[in-house]
Amino acid sequence: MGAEAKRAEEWADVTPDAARRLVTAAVQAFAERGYHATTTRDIAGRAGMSPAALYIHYKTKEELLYQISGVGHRLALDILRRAREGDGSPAERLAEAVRTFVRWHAEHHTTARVVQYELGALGEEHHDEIVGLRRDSDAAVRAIIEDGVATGDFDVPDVRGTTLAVLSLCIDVARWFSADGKRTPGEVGELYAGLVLRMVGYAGQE
Amino acid sequence: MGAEAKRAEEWADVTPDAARRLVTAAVQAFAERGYHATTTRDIAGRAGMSPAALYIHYKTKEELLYQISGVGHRLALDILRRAREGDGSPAERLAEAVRTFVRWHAEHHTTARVVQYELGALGEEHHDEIVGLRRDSDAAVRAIIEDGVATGDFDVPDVRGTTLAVLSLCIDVARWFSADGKRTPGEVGELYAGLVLRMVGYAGQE
DNA sequence: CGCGAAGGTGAGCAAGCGCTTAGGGTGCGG
DNA sequence: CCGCACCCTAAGCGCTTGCTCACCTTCGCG
Repeated sequence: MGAEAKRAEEWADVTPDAARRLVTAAVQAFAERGYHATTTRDIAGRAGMSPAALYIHYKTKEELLYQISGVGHRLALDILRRAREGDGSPAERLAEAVRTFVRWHAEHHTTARVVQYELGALGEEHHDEIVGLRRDSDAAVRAIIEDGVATGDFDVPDVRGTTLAVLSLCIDVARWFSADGKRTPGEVGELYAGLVLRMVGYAGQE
Repeated sequence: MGAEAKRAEEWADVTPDAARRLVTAAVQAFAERGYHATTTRDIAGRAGMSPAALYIHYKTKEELLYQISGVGHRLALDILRRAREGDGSPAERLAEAVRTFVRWHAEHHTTARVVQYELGALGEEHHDEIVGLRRDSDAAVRAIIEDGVATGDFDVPDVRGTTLAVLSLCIDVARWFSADGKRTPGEVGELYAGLVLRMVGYAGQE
């Protein structure tokens, strides 16, 4: 599947077609240059429209960012929630969480870059809502680690700090990952899952 | 030492006084809002000058960012080089590298945020130069890890990938660290040093 | 066919941007 | 005391920005 097809699928439930084209164009532009350095003319141009057409579908440029950030954060949270609620040992669930979370950040690194590094550009209300979703993500990972500590599989002196570090490590993949690097998203996910199991002091076979 | 005094000391070798005031003002503004969202009027205002005064000391706004980025990267590289060339076992040197590198990112999180997350705003030439410094940082950390693998103290299947992950973990501290959080820079450094030793499979007493 | 809703355009407004220019203190060597 | 180098300001230039407005097309439906 080509990069363009993947982008289209990712935003499949944004309708109508013109709005979706605007979102995908905005994601690319924001990821390349950052929110503030991107102009509405650039977004509209990439979507094949005049600058004015943008405002038929979105009230402001910030609302476009909010849409992207909202969808992205809910997707990321879903990944972590599914891993937490899965069956298997804490180690298996933590590894699965990291594997899929990291793979998403690598595979959709353009979207992820916007989602993770442009929240400061959101308006106050939108920002607060997104921060809530981020707290939920933190809680999901922390729950898995706490499970592992309870069963004695993990050895973690500072659960909150370690949770923070694990999430931070995974999120930062969006910053450095490049599609033309030598690692595939799957390989990075696998590498990171192993590293995180070590961070929580899991002594099982690797 | 107050936050302001610490900022002044950090940029002590930028002269004359007016230029230093501009740099510290720019660091604060860039860290709060990002490079592109910051205006030259804002920077000059924080430094207590008229907008035109900025251009007596710096040719462009980008040159200010370049100055900040250059000084910051050289400082970070120094920290890692000193740790690599220090004496002690690989584990001690790696722990020291992470401890001081992380503490710097937490203590100077405003500067670090600009240094680590605004390089995309640099002009092409400046960008290339800074990327060179970052490669050197990577090499310094990798050297310590390779030492540990050679002595058998570390167990690292993928040295390049693990180096990348360790640096990524430390750098991202600049994004989430807040001065009014409950952890001190020293505590975060200590926590992270322990986590990194686990990541490289160090089995020594912790 | 007539018509209204939906989705688009070209032109352009007010505001704010990075940066320049002409000129005004201020202090220091001769 | 002069003159000059240095640092600074007020004003503003040319341009780009986010966004609006008057108007045009396309199309499903009675």
